[in-house]
Amino acid sequence: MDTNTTPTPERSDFVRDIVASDLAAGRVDGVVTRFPPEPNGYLHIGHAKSICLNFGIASEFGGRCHLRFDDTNPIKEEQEYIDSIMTDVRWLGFDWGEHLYYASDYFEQLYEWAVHLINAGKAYVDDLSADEIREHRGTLTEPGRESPFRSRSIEENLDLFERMRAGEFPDGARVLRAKIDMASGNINFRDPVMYRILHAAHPRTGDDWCVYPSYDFAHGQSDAIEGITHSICTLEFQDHRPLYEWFIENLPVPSTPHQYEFARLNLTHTVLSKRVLLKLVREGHVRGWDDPRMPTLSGIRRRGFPAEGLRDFAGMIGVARADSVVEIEMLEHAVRDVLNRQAERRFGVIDPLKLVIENYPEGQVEQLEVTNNPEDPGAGTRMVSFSRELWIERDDFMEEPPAKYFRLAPGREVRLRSAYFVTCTDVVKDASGQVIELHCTYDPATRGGSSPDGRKVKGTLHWVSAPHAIPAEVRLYDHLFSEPFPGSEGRDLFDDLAPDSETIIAGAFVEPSLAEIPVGQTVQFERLGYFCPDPDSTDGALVFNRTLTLKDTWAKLQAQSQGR
RNA sequence: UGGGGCGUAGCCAAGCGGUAAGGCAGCGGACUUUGGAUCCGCCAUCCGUAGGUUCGAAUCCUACCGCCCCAGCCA
Repeated sequence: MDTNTTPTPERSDFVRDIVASDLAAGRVDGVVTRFPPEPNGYLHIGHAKSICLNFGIASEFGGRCHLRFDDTNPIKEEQEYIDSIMTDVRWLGFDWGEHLYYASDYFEQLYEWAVHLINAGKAYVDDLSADEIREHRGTLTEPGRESPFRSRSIEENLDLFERMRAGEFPDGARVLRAKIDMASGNINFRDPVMYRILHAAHPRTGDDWCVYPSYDFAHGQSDAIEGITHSICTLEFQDHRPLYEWFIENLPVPSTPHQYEFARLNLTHTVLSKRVLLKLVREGHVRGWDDPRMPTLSGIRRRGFPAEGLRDFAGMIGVARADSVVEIEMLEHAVRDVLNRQAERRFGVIDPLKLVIENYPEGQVEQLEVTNNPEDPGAGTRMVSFSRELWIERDDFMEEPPAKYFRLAPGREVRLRSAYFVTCTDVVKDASGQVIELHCTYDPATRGGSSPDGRKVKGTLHWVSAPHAIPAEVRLYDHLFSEPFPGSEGRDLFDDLAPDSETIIAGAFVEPSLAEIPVGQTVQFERLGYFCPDPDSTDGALVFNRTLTLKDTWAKLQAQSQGR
C-alpha cells in the first residue's frame, strides 16, 4: 500500500489547487497556514469563512495552521478582543495547538530588519507631517513627489530611527519609510510607511515600545518567521502583494511565504464590517457584540446556530476570486440541516390558547411517551404529562377557516401530537369577541395519536398540559436588516435596520423538561422552529431565543394568497 | 486619464479545447403522528458583448462593455 500519497482535500477551489500543486511539485515540503485576526473587534461569520479555509486546508493536507494576532496598532486593540477571538475559533471547532503567536512577539526582530533596510539605503526617516506625506503621494493618475528627507545619510537615518524608538519625538513627528518608487502605478510602492510613532500602551508589550510597525512591514515577515507557506488573505490586499514580496526579497528572512487572495464573504440582510458592527454595539442598536441578531460568532452562538452548520456553510459557498453576495437563506439552510438531524424535539406554546377536554376526567393526569427526535432513533423518548386542560397555539384555531387550513375549527377533529384526537365542540369568547377558550371532546381510543379505525385527520397540533407547563419568555429573532443590501441605493444603512428583528414574548408556556436544557444546546419546539436557552435565563425565569423557524408551507401559502 | 482584479441561471459555484457539475432559492408532485423532514420531477441550446483562431471555444487571441479594490502614520 502506498501510505505516502498526497492527502486529498474534501473540496476543491483555486487555493486548494495551488496548495496541491505546490506539494506535488515539491515547491513546499508541507503546508503551513495562519489565521491572522487583528484584535480590534469580535469575529464574525466572514472570519469564519477564512478560519475554515485556513484550518481546513492545513488539516486536509496534513499541515498546520497558526493563530496569530496581528497586533500592530495598540490604539484599536484590546485584550477583550484577544480573549473572544480564541473562544470563537475554538467554538468553531478548530485547534491551533502550540501555535499561538502575536505579531508583537516579533517587534524586536522587525526593528532589526528595519535597521537592515536603512543600512542598505532602502529606508529613511521622514519628517514630513501626515498631511504633507499625503500631498507628496500624488493621486491615482499622477505620480508622487519625493520627500526632501529622502536622501538623508544612512548615519542620520540610523540615529533618528533609534531616537524614535527611544521616545524622543511626539506622535506623528516622524515615520520610517521604505525607499521604493514615488512614481509607481501601485500606490503601495510610493515609499510606504514602515514605522510610526505611537505613545500608546499595547495590550501585550505595554509601554515597551513607542514605535509600531505598519501592517505591510509586519505581516509578510511574521509569515516568514513562522514558516507560513501559503498566506491567504482577502482581495483588498492584492495591491499589497508586490510590497509583501519586496520586503521578503530585501530582508534576510528565514523563509519565503507567498500570498494568495480570495473574495471575502458578503451576506444579504446583514453587514460584515467591523466598523459598522462596532457602531451597532456602541450606539445601542443591539444589546452587545453577542446579541443574537449580530453576525458575530458570539452572537450566532447565542442565537443557537451550531458550529457544524457554519462549517457546512463555508463548504457550500466555496472560495473564489469574484466579488459576491451570498443569500442568507443558504446559511439558514446549512443550520436547519444540522439542527434537523441533531436537535431534540420539545413542546412549547408561544401564543397560548386554553383548550378544555370536556370528556376527560377532572384531576386525571397521564404520562404519554413522546419521540425525542424522529430523525434520530438513538435520541429515545420522554414522558410528557397530559391532562384535561391544555395550552395550544392560538394560530392553530380559526373560527372560520379558509380553504386548505388543516388545523382546528368548530366541529373539526385534529390530532394532538403523540396524544389523542380531539374535536372542537365549543368556542368561548370574552365581551370583546376575542376567543379565550376552546372546548373539545377527545377519543380515548386514539391514545398515542392514531385511530384504530384508520380514521385520518389533516392537522397535528403541539400542546402543553396547563397545570404542568412552565412559563417562559421567548425572544423571536429575524434578520437584523430588512433590506437585502443594507444602505444600498443611497439609503442610510441604519434606516434599513429591521424594526422587528427582535420580538419579545413574555407569556409562553413550555413543557417542564425544557428547564433542564443547558445554555449552548438548541432544541426544536415542534412545528415552530429551533430554540435555545438564553444566558439571561434564571432558575425561576426561563428565556429562549428562537434560532430559526421551521420552513412553513402554510405561511408561504398565506403570503401568496395575500400577495394576489 | 494610473495600477490591480473580476464577469457561467435569481444567489453561490464547478468547468482548464470535445459540446454547461453541485448547492441555495423557486415551481410542480409523492409521502407524512411536526403544513417539519424525506423523495421524485422542472429550472442556462448557453457561459458580459463583438469579432477571430480551430473540425470543434465558457475554455485560446483581439477589441469593447460592466463591476470591484487602491491616494491611513488602519488592517
